[in-house]
Amino acid sequence: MAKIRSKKNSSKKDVIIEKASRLFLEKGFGAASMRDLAEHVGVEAASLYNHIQSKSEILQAICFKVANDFLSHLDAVQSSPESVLKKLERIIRFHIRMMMDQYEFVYISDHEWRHLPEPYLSNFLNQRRNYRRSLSELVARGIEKGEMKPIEPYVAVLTMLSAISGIESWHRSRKTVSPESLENNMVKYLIDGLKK
Amino acid sequence: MAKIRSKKNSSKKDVIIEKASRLFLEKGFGAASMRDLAEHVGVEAASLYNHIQSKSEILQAICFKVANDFLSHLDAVQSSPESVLKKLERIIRFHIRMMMDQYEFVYISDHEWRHLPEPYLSNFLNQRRNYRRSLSELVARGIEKGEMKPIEPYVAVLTMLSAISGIESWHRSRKTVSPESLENNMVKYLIDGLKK
DNA sequence: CTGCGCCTAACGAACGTTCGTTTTATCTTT
DNA sequence: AAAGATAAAACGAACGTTCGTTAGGCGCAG
Repeated sequence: MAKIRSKKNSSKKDVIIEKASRLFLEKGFGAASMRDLAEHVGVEAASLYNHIQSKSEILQAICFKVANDFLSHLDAVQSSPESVLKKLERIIRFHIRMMMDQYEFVYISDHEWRHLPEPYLSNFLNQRRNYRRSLSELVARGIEKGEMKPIEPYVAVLTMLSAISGIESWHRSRKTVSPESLENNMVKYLIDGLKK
Repeated sequence: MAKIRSKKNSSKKDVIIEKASRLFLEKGFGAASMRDLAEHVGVEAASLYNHIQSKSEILQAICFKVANDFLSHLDAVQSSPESVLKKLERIIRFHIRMMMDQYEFVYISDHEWRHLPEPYLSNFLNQRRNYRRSLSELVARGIEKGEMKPIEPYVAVLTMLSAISGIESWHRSRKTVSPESLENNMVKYLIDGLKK
């Protein structure tokens, strides 16, 4: 038998993190035990510690990977020459697609970050605050330039981001609405609601 | 004379539930211990059990109180003769005000319901599903009557409710925006985005 | 032969809860 | 008003379980 590097270039640590994300999603970080996780990985609990340092390291990996993805995308969008509204739509669609494609990771980052130990917790919250501030400034610029009707930028950003994060309950539902319809309808609601 | 309950007309059980709500909010249901709670109440952990039956009974009380408040309000609104848009606005404003006035309770009901034991869990989810279905039907009727532009009702409802529940992160922030401004801007965003 | 990855076993800590008992408050009877 | 009875609420200690994590050893690949 060969090494269980299971598939191609994914290390066992990656496998652990991926299985953990499913588990954290179902039970929450606090209620998911390492023995639970080990069973899903196909190994005893103690053996996990050959690949990770602690339970919270898994949470850190998930939270900061997601935060990084969003920050990188924002950077890319910001340095493009589109209109503010177009930028916002791209950002919203990216958030929605992340919610589709990386559901577990995004959900955990959204809902379990409290369990991060310091100093990671403060770090995470800083990144989050900066991200939202950047979005708020983007909205404010759109209003100045007359592309959008006046609205408190902070409230607009809060509304957009919260609406998107609510897609988690679509995931848990019987999905009578297709992903494409969900994306397009939500974008219409959130973007058209800003247009002048 | 009637039994003199501690100060005012709130029983000790109510005090426990209120303190618990603050604790569950800060640490999450799972991470909040009965010893923690007891300390906040000013008593030993064992003494709590003279007033409550279990930790999860507290969670049940909170979740079903909130669910009941929303259901009652919906009933009241539904049997009024206003336009659909006006009904929706009233519902949204009620949700926002609940998020302001009963923040801890609403947040816990929103985020910690997974920890409900059966059969309460199924019960809670049923009520939730029915509530959202009623809202969806309301939106659908508004579209039929030409009050609103066409949109997938389920998505509209999901967007509204999720946006509102995101007010929790306003609560945790430095509150550079006043509650009134938050309410009016969010209502404008969510309601004007539906108008034809 | 080296060393990594897995195992079993065990650690101390914390959990929710129960127990038997004592303190405190209220009601009843003188 | 005093004295005794009853109920409510507090206590410290302990229960059994589960938690995250560590220690030490065995086996198999390079």
